[in-house]
Formats: sequence, structure tokens, C-alpha cells
Amino acid sequence: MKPHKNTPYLDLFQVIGLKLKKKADESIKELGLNAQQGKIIGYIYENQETELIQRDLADRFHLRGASITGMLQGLEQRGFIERKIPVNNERQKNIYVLPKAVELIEDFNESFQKVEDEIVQVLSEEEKQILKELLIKINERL
Amino acid sequence: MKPHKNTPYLDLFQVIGLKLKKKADESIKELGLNAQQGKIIGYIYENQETELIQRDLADRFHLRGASITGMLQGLEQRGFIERKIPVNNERQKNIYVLPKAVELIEDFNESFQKVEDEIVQVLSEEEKQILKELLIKINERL
DNA sequence: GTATAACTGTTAGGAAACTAACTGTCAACA
DNA sequence: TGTTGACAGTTAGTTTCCTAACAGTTATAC
Repeated sequence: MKPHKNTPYLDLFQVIGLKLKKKADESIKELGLNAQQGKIIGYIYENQETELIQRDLADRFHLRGASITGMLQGLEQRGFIERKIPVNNERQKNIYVLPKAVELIEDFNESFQKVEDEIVQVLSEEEKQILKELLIKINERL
Repeated sequence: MKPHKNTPYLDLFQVIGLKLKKKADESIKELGLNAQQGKIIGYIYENQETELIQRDLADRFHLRGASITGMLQGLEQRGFIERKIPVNNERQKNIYVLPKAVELIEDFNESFQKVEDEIVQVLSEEEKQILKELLIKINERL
């Protein structure tokens, strides 16, 4: 049997993704949340003026509706966010961050920025630019 | 508050990683396994002559020992692999693939190759080469 | 040579994702 | 206008990962 087990891109993306997830989780662990929760709170904060609903989060973070339900229920019980049914559409729930979460957003961003810097620390400015373009191109067609 | 929420590399790696995981899972779903299990079986097959133990798999796939235990117990119960305690060290368990798994390896590789091709389909040969070098460099320092 | 430390793997329990089936609301169109 | 289908979110149950605590085996150090 030929060993055509050559999937370097698939393997590299999976390993790097796993390492980054662990680093990001570690970096905000002390705030009592994981990286996914931090990213979501940040995204809600940036977009809460736009009638943000759960469906939008599912699309943005490539998660299923049921996963968003569970995650937001947890964040709501712990007082980080609130959900309100808008008057014009009773199917939906608009999402807002509460003060307790806003306090943490600066810390999230700082932590994520450190992980971001770690990723590209070994690259030159030119290499960084090329990498970003290639990643965007790949992500668009995937 | 400044919106220094600029973590394009972190975000891109996470989104691409998630999409690839889903594509890879989908591509071998019909074989009754997920991508992780397929990758592990392939790796065992390639390395079973070298006294492969569970610890090696944990290192290679960046998983915890307990996760490997669970995954291998499942694969063993379903008849894909077997584990044998070697005579020289009773702490360890050497891992081997059984015929039922060997039959599937060609199909795994073909499926993974298709996902691999999807990743880089939009890139030129030169871009592919550059990307690979950059990813390897990043992975090494992470 | 024995005590201690390191190594390998397991168990138990928890978190976060998934699918499938469901409720309730809104939209479309015949 | 009434039915039918699409949409938003929830629930229940499963999977796969995790951490922490543990047992047994081997290596190290005094």
C-alpha cells in the first residue's frame, strides 16, 4: 500500500488550531471564562446596538443554534448578559452585555492580543501580510 | 474604549480549523468514524512496528492521556484495534490495528486528501509552498 | 536495598459541542 | 383567509474532550 498520507495543510491547521485554543483558554482562565465565551461577549458588546440575535452568533462563530442556547443560558445565569424578546418579533431574543461583562472586555482583548502576537512573532512584516492574504483567501472558499 | 479587537490571525485560524474539522468529519462519516479516529487509526497503522504506546498518540495529537484511553477503549470494543502489554514494561500498552480497520485506511486517506485539496485549491503552486513554510514556522514556535 | 520520584494508563465527573425532535411565531400564497 | 412552510430558539440525549485523583510499574538516589 502506498503511504499517500500526505495532508500537511490539514494536519498543520488542525494542530495550530488546537494549540491556539488551549493558549487562548489559558490566557483568560483567571477571569472565570473560556476563550469562546470571551470572544462571544466581545462580539455582543461590539454589536448590541444592531438588534443582535442568537442566530447571528451561530453564524459568526460557526456553532449550532443549540450550542448558542446553552452557552447564553450559562452567561445569563452568571449575570454577564441579558436577553430580551423584541416587540416586533416574538421568535427572536436580542442580546446585551451587562456591566459585569463590560468590565472584563479590556482584559479579554489584552489576553487575546498576546496570543495573536505569539502566532506571528517569528514572521517578518512582509510574511505576516502574505499569510493574512492567503488565510483570507482560503477561508472564503472553504 | 478603543476597539483594539484586532486578532485576525487568531480568528482566521480558529474559523478555518473549525470548518476543516467539520469537513473532515463529514467526509468519513459514512465509514462510521470521525476524522480524529480516522487520523489515529492511520497513524497507528504507519507506526505499529515501533512499539507504539498511548503516550505517543497523546503527544502526536495533542490530547490528554485520559482522552486517548477513552478513544482507544471505544476503538478496541468495536474491533478496530487491539492493545497488548509488552513483556519489558508492564506500565505500557502497545497498540495495533486489526484487519477491520486496515480495510478502511485507503478510504480515509482518499477522503482526507479531498479535504486537503479543497484547502489549497485557490492557491498557486508558489503560494502553496510559501503557506506551508509559514505554517511550519508558526507551529514550531507555538 | 529501600524510599522516593517519575512514568503510563485508568476512573470519575464536568464542560461544550453536536444531532434530532420539538414549540411557538411569522410569512407567503392559492 | 387559512394552510403551509420557514424561522428562532429550546430540550433531551450523545460524544469527545478536559481536569483531578488514583493504581501500578519502573527508575533514581541516598
